Amino acid sequence: MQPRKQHLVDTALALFNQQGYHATGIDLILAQSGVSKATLYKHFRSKDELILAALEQRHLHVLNAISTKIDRAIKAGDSGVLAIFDALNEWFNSEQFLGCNFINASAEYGDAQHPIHRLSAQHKQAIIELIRAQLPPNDAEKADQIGLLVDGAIVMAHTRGIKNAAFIAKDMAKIILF
Amino acid sequence: MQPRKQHLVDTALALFNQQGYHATGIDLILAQSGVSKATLYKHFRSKDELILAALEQRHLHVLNAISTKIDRAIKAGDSGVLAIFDALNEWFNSEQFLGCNFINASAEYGDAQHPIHRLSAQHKQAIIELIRAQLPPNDAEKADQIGLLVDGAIVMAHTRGIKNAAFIAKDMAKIILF
DNA sequence: CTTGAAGTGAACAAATCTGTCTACCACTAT
DNA sequence: ATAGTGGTAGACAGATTTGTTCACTTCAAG
Repeated sequence: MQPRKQHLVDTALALFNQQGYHATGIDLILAQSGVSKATLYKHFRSKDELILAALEQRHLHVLNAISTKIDRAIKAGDSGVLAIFDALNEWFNSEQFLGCNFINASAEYGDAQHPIHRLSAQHKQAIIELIRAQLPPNDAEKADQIGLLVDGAIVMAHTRGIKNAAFIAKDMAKIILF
Repeated sequence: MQPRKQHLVDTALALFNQQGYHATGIDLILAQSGVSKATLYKHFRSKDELILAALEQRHLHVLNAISTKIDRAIKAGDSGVLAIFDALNEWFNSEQFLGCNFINASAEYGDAQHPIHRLSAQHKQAIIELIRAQLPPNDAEKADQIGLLVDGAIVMAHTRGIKNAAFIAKDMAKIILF
């Protein structure tokens, strides 16, 4: 990806997370990134495509980060699934925590057929698969349970600002898993 | 509340839920409700105030509905807390399920200081209190756990369209409670 | 009968939104 | 050298946004 295009996506992603998708105008993204409008529309056909590109990038980044955490935990002899909640905890207590891009996106694009909503659903599904891969085959149905705990923790942390939401979820995960 | 004002709030609430808050223009609310713009601004100082009024109404309605379900369950000798998940299940499988107004609102108004975000937080907190009132005093801290399961189920049902999300949450609630 | 409250309809302002287009610049590989 | 690529600056269009204002109507209560 060309550096200007990359910078555009990075800036857009940050602004979408801070202010929401509809509330973030294209002019603000351009001003903040220092990219010209013509360049934007050379790389993307519309604002929606920019949103999709930003979310796809975020999707890959999150999946990568979680995979790394899981691998590290397993090498240390710990539970890969529980490591996810430690990662959540770090996220919730970082300065940049403003909720999950995908939950927020499917809130704004409520129509299940909308490409942005569908991408959000795919992201959540991909995380479920990551969890499932950590479970013994006869516990596969627990993946949805763990995924539900993850999303519940995210909402709790975001809407009410409960910083230790990840540990509340983790406690329940332990009961479910063992 | 005057009937026209009431009708305005009802229409607005439905549209906000369907299309989101920023995406729903005031002109659409007016056209769909048949109310004139001057009337809107006689009753509300701004669109944000209309949003707040709609959410406050929804807040009271939801609390009332949950309380009723809990009372009915208790009279039948069942768990009041578990009855919440049955109510969720009905909601998820109704035609009008488009996610939780308050989760969606705090997604669009991400700033924790924004009145709309704060109202959403208050709503979620009020539900936690309702749950807490159903728990024995030494289990009070389980209210946040149950609340997390509720929100997790809502997200699961909305973003991925998992219709039985309420029962997945209910299964975990049973383990937590007993 | 008249006053006041509630509502209508429409025009209007002012800002903001996405998207298009033109003319131009800088660099790099052939 | 020259063609192609990627980028800039900025004007512009056209639609849409929230919010204001004015003249008029309807109707019930004192």
